[in-house]
Amino acid sequence: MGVTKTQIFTEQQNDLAQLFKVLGHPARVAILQYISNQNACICNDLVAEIGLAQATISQHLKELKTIGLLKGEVEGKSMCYCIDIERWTAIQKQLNQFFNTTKSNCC
Amino acid sequence: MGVTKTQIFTEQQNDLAQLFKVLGHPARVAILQYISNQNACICNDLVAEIGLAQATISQHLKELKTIGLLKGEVEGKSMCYCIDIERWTAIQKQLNQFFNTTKSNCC
DNA sequence: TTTACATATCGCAATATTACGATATTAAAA
DNA sequence: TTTTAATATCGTAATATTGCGATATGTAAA
Repeated sequence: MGVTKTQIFTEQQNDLAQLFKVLGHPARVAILQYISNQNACICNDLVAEIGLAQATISQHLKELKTIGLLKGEVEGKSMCYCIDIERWTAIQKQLNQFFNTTKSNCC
Repeated sequence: MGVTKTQIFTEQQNDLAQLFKVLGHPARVAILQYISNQNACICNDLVAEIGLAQATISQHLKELKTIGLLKGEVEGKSMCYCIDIERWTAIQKQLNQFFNTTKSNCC
């Protein structure tokens, strides 16, 4: 036990849940907001801004990369993590489709 | 360690992450879709439809209730779980606001 | 009231996640 | 080339989540 039974759900359900899951941590929400609002994306700045260790931030960045939300580019000694706008919009669309097709009810 | 450091994030960030987190499991996505598409909401039907034990479904339903997405009504011997449409729409709005205010970028 | 059924809760085992120090890796600067 | 700085990865500890059997609770029927 303790394992999510992925195989009993549809690919669409698993995909959707995966997107929600990655967004389901305040540090990752904060990272996205910081990158967006400050128009800055240097990993080190995130470490300074958010009160988590460098290793932890790096781990969260990696998760955001797995769903394609962030792409990292080498910027001299640093890394610049930027939001992939196309992917961002696509995910928003996917989530909205879920919300729109799942709102009828029984009572 | 292993504890999310809630206190270093804003209430808005924690709230948002909490919503995403609850939606971040395929069983809960499936439950919402089933309730919506079948226009049925009897707990026992969900157990039969989704391949998880009754105790497990009950637990997932509880989590969906914590964010107010579902409300349960007694229906004879059974329980009818329905989507709270107002809350549903409010959550969709909240997520969209996050997406819309977090899409500018640096590079 | 007894019985039967539906759902919730408890307790536990397996696994996943979060966080961080230590250390590797990489790239610019000295 | 050595040093310095930034980031990634590894290993590990603490905690959270998932899932389920067993059992409690509640409700309707017999």
